Amino acid sequence: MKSARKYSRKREAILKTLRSTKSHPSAEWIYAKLKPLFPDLSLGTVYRNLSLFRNEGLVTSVATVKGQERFDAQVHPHPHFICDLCGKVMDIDALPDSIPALGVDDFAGGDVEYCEILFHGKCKDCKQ
Amino acid sequence: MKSARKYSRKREAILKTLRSTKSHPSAEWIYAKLKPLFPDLSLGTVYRNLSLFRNEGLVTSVATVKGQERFDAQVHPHPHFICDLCGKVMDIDALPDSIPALGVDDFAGGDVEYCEILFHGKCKDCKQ
DNA sequence: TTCGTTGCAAACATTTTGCAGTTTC
DNA sequence: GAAACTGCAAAATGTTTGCAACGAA
Repeated sequence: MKSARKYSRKREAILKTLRSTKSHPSAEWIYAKLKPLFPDLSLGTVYRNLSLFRNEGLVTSVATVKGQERFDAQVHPHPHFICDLCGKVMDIDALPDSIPALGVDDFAGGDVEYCEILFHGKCKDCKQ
Repeated sequence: MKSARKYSRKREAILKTLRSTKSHPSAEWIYAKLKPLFPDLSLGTVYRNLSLFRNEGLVTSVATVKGQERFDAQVHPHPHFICDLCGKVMDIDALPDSIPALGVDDFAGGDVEYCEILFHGKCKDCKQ
């Protein structure tokens, strides 16, 4: 019994916004970005659609930074750098993504589905 | 102006509890574990002390799983396995921890302080 | 006696949800 | 017209904080 998906202008805009940024934004950020274009947009709709995208695999959650979940439309696993001071999240492309396959595809009898690699530190700006 | 630390039986118990488990517990879990021993323990105290330990480097946060922060008294960075179904967090000891040093010690002009490696999947029990 | 620590409850912040009205098909 | 989608506000959840009482030095 899957429910039929219907088109929605706002849903499309939410996905498009997420796809057009490299900032790995929070729901709030997407909301703020779209609010001027859709004055009647509500934060609940952003959450609802993000969670919908996640279930469909269109979006992943990179990490929870300072209490906020951060999303990425780039679902192919790849490492990130997180600045623990300002909360910035950046892609690291340089690293071979063979690391996830690093010999671990099952662990203690469980299945490994993907591997998250998060480098933590201070970004350039926060170093002063 | 650092404040003089005073001994506290509850604080000691919180750290001891965290050190004596491999479950990478949440604040709530520690609270539940200690409540029978300290009937007047309050959840706020657990949070206050955990945050204190974190600032002192006695404790790290492994990840946020299902909205709850998960702590570890083993502060030496090491990879973890997270079951996305039941939320179990397990140590992976088998992996060489030279991986964190994997050529990334600065990134885009920022300093990398440590690297978090999280394998996600379904644990043995959740596979059915 | 001083000042760090705690319980308690209120405050907070983020995310989820129920419902009535709206939009898509 | 039926069913999905949304705004709104309330609720739920996890965490933090203010304050008066308590406990360690």
